[in-house]
Amino acid sequence: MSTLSAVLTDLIRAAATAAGHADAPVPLDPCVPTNDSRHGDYQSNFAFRLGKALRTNPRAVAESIVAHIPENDIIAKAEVAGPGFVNLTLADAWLAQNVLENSDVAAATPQIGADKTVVIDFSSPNVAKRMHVGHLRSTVIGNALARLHRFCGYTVVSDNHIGDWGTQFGMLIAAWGTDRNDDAYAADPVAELQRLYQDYKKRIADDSELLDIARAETAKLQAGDPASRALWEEFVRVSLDEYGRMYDRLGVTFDVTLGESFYNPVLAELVSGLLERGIAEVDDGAVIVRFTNDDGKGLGKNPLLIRKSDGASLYGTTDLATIDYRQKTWGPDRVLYVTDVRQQLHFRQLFAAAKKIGWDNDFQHVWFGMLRLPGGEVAATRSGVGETLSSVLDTAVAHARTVVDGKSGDLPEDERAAIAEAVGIGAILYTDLSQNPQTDITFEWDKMLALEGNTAPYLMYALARIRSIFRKVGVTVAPGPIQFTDPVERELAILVRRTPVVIGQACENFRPNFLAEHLFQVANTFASFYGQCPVIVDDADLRASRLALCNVTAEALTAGLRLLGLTPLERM
RNA sequence: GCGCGGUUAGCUCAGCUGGAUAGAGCGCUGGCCUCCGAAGCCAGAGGUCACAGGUUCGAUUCCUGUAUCGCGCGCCA
Repeated sequence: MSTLSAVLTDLIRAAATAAGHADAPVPLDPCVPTNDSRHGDYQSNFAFRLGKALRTNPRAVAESIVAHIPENDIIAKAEVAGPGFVNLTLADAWLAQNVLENSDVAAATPQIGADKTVVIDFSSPNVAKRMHVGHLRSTVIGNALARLHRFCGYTVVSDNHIGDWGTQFGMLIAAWGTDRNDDAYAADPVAELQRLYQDYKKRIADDSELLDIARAETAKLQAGDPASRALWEEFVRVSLDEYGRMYDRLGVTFDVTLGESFYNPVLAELVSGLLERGIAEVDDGAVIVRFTNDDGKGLGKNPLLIRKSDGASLYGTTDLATIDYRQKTWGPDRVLYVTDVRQQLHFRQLFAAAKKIGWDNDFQHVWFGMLRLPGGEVAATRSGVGETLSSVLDTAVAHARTVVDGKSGDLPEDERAAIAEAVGIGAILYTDLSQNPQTDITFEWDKMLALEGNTAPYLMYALARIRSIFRKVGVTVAPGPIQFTDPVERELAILVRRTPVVIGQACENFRPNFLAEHLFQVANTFASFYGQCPVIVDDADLRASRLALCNVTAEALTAGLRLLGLTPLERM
């Protein structure tokens, strides 16, 4: 379905043609929403561009455009303002009808990704370590992008590229044999694995013999020793179990979980092949892919390392093998990597290397800013800094629970628990998603736990109020044709109608916050509407109209919340 | 040194391909629950969009430079 902007832009194009401006060598400016209702609903700024190309006064051009707008029932008023703005006001009847016809957000969203496949690589925690707040951004943003792409028609492959291979497993296996606490492992396996690893690593500093033991264990594992292999599989399994519980709570799903180990068997061949083709070279005992500054700004001094001088592979090697596998398996048209800003150079190198090899694609490093703790430190397992993800979620849910109990103590216990889960976790997700991903963010409890203002519960609350109205009037009362009796009703209708456009923009720009911002506006405008336009009134036509407005608003909010990974609620 | 990014209200942040008087939340001041859910609404105070040039009819937005902060730059991921 066409957007309001597209419908109006078509009319302006027709008017410009009728006015004799058709051969002007300029692209048509699309009509855009006004930011002040006194200037109508939409405006065209085409006359400025056209006036310049024709060396004519833009105001005169604007007047000729307005004079030549074809007969239609869409535009109620078109007038020239200022130096050449064309302000357009939609006809109430047409707008009302159009909003009703497009109330199904999914059906109204342009399928820009039809026939296209996108692989989205996100979250990617390291096995045998607990997830902490630092994992939140990649997981939450990646999930929203996966949902947005799917909604826009893309075939999506969400891939959790876990860190399940590497020298840390030698240490872990060595420590497991001598230091493990079976009770602790039974209670919380991943926590115990993390403790074993961290303790062992500390002790290696004073005892080089431990390092040798770990190396020997790593070698055994890589040689395929059955006992080592079984342990490794166990570690991966318990880790994935725990991550799975986190993902369930966060509303995150993956189509595949193919970690680093999956690619391990092909790495040696990959490197030797690149050496043979002359794409890679030996340098200082290591194997690198060298670039010039033509391959990318500043890359001349930054080769990609794909084999260490001791023969071991690196994550650049694995990432190349991963690209190859994905191309052959899914043939994606676009590949998204959702990681933090610090990996920018790595991905520029990786993409440049892929291009040299002949695996070019629409690779996108969707980077996000640092998550800092209040002290300024970066959350990381290594430094032991930061809360575990699980405890952060629990704290948020517990806080939400006290609020739910206070405000809705009459609801059944299990429903209050479910509401608290949705509200508490939603608050955390929304805090992240409502911000530009590239902005650094400081972890602050007050911000994460907030349930008022521009927060997830605010959006959910607007929806719950609408549901409450429908419960009150009963399902037998059908929403009817929309009539506009108050400016806020028009404002709400136009805003809701823009939802599919915003979804497309959020998707194509990798910016979930565009959608979050829009949903806040919808909820905010609905709240004004709710305050000044009673829905359950005696006038049957008016009631049907307002119910219809409630209904399309609910459709938009529900779709939008789901796209962000939030849970729409009937009551809260 | 090179590369990337930031600098917008007291605080935390939006600002979509340049458009008319720069927005939101929190905090602050004042109002609104015998009326569909006050996790809400209405009103108000609060900004030299870091600075200097440039392009343009028009710049918070694009370009150049400066200041300042953050991140990254060969055997970790």
